[in-house]
Amino acid sequence: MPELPEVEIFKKYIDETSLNQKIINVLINDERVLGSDKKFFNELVGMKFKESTRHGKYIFVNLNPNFLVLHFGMSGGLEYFNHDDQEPSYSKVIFQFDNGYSLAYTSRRMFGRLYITKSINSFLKEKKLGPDAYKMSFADFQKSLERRTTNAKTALMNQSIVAGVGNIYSDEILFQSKINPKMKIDVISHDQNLLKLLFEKIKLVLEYGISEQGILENYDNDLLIPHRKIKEQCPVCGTTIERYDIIGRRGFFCPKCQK
DNA sequence: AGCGATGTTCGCCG
DNA sequence: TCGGCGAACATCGC
Repeated sequence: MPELPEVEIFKKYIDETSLNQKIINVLINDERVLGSDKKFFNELVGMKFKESTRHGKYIFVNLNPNFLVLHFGMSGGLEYFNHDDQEPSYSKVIFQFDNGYSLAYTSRRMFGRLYITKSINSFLKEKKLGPDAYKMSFADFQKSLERRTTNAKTALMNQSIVAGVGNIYSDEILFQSKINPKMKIDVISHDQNLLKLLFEKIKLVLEYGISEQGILENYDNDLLIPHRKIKEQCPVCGTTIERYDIIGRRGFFCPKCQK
């Protein structure tokens, strides 16, 4: 499921449901989602989720001294449920708390992973993650684009450049910025005004996504997102939305608005 | 029945 | 060494 807005909602979900309760058991239904040694997960018994932070599409849960890292791939999610209720489908790992509730990490397609790490910074370095797209400063963004020459769409989706933006939101950001997805990022980064515009649209689009709980179906009709399919019309100018393929993904744009 | 999907990683090339 | 790019990975719903 998740790009940055959805992951931010997951973070809030953890904060609202799972903090400060003693873990009495860690059920591992499928070891394939473990990105760190299984023993580290078993060691979590007796500990508590202290707080959480999000960087890009990753959530770090402080367990003092270590951190549980959650990543959701394309089909991961979280579900807090009562022990008496049925286990959510596709539950891969379940954290059972002493209050009678559990937090399930679910994943349908096995692209997500859970890790244990000693330090957030070393984890970010290891995964080569760039600055968080929602929290970064303009200077961070500018620095991140140094020496980059790929097209705008690929740059936005590259987690080493900016962490958190994926296929859907990159389409929307480029649409709002009126930038053609194939435009070279170095051309953009050498144009201060255009770069500033792109930066602002990244923030606005992500902020909107978070405010709408990342529920794409609810998104305003004057955005591109509801029209990301063939035979749709641009909500701004009425031109037929075009589809294109780039690094193995499918993007949409308005050929008139995004020259 | 086959295609496509909100993601990351790896290996090759220049 | 670094950046760009394409393929691979796994599974299921439409």
